[in-house]
Amino acid sequence: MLTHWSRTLIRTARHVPAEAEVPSHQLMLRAGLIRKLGSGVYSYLPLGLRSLQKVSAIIRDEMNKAGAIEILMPTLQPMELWEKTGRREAYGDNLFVVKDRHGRTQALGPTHEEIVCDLVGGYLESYRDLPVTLYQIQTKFRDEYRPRFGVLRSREFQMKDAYSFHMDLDSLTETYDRQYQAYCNIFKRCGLPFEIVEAEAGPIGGSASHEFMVPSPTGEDLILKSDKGNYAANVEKCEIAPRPRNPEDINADPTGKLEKVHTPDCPGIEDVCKFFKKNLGSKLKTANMLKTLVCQSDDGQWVIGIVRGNHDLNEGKLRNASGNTQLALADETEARKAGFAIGFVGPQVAVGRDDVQLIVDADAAVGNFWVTGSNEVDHHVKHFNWKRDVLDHDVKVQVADIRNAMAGDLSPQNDGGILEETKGIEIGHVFKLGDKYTKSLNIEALTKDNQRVNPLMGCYGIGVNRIIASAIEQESGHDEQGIIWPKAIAPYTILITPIKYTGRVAEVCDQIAADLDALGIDILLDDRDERPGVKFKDADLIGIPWRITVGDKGLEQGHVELKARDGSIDDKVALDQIVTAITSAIGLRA
RNA sequence: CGGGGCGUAGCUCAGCUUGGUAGAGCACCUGUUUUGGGAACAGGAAGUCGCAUGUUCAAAUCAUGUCGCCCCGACCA
Repeated sequence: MLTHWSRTLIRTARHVPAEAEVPSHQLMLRAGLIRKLGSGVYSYLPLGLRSLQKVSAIIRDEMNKAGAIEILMPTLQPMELWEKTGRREAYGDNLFVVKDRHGRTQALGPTHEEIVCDLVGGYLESYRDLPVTLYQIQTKFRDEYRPRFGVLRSREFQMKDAYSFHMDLDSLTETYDRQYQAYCNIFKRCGLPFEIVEAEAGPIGGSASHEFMVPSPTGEDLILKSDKGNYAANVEKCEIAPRPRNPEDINADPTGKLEKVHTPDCPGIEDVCKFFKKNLGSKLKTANMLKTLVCQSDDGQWVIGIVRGNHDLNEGKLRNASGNTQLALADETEARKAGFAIGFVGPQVAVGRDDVQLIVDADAAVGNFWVTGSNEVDHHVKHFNWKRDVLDHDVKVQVADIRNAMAGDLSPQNDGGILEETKGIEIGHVFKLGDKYTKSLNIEALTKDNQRVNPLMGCYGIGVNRIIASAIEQESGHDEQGIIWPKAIAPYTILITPIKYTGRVAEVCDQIAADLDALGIDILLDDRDERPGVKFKDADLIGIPWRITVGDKGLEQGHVELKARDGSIDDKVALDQIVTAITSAIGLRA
């Protein structure tokens, strides 16, 4: 396809709205790929849309090869389905909710497990109908708490989601593996470096799950990798090798008399340490504090997680350890009402109350010099001791792994590997869901021996716009001048830049464009009446992989110039050789 | 949801403290000269100063409210 620059909508900009913080967001705005309409809501302009379409085409190709069937499901979804699966609650405020004129509540779909179950359930009769894998590429909605980084975290976005149905686990595993492989193919074809990590299934629910991540400092996911190269996981999921621990440690003797310290306006771990240093001249380390976090399950049960001051609570781990299916940090006001001096809570708060469950991380359940909250505003205690201050008061303490893994921890492979931290952008996620949805929505199929069973499900998502943003975000995806597109997903493959689009130069440009067009190559021809410098700057900014420059000087000597945006080619090419040069650069058979 | 900041031309921002003619750069239009890495000159078009109410002879400017946008925020930095 041939597009004339002057006839399409490409508006480049030197300045960027101040709100764009990360390279991909800035460049997508500057190069005229997107335009913001509202918080986390973007229009796609021609260049951006063409990239999206190229990515979508790759996804479709690989999905079809993997045996998935394309459909299109509604965005507007009846709320009853979400209530049946319990996900209205689980998704919480992230679910976009709208009311129709009759006052009925509907959801704008952030994902389609409920809908695809309803769809498949309507037709599914027996094991002969399975397995089946359905997919769609469609706009999804999430009422993000904080939309950010342009298209990386937006409220409206394109997603490829696929769902598979199976009679047994072997079949599910087979499809899961096929999708997993298809994902590898897709991201590779899109020119993205990616890593695969073990993941927590999140509000989708289910068992096995992997995330596909593009390593990037902009990423909002923290990944831990073993330095032995045999384990990688999202911090939400990452386990830690059993920490050497003597169960007697929690019964260790006190380090001193329990002493109350006045710590005005110091609700934070760091605040307390600074206060100790400044006002008491003692070098209190965060590792010597106990962090006491008040959580509440959906049925109102108080669960208190305790980790060391330099560790972070992992809510998922705490939820599992507590035996709840839902658990979140407690609402501050409610917690205060229930007698928790938020900011100054310590484990002793459980003494004398039978409505709290105390769960302590292995690293915190030891004898040590501890400073922790005194359960009284503006006060902490030092020389806290588990035995004297908690256990001897008949309080039950459960010890578990409830903290986030961090760099330096031992790999759960237990082979001496040390975990390292990196950040990543999540571009794909595959799950084995099991029968969570088919059960709650009562989807059944008959087995060979005439038994009714709930089929097993898998689900497989890809963030289409995130692929584009992370392609630009990656190190080789941009430089000072602008975008450097991976070949396969660039809006155009070739940019033809005439120094001046008139006379013989224009004729040559048109001829080259026609020749390449005939080969099925997509071309952008910069026919604008602009100075050469402007065209070159814009060319670098929008990052088309190959640029053919045609000018009078070159033509006098019978050549044009071929330049690759990534710097790999910068040649003068004889006019009659340019088509061959291009096809060989692209890897096409001429 | 809490805290902070910002809404003035398509974009970046000044003007607001101390109320009195609406400003600059980039972009845009016309003309002339230019033309191989974001040209120069001359002229021009473009803003109900987010919206509402109030104070005032007079409001972009002060007050209140409201909407939008951005950043930060949970014993997390």
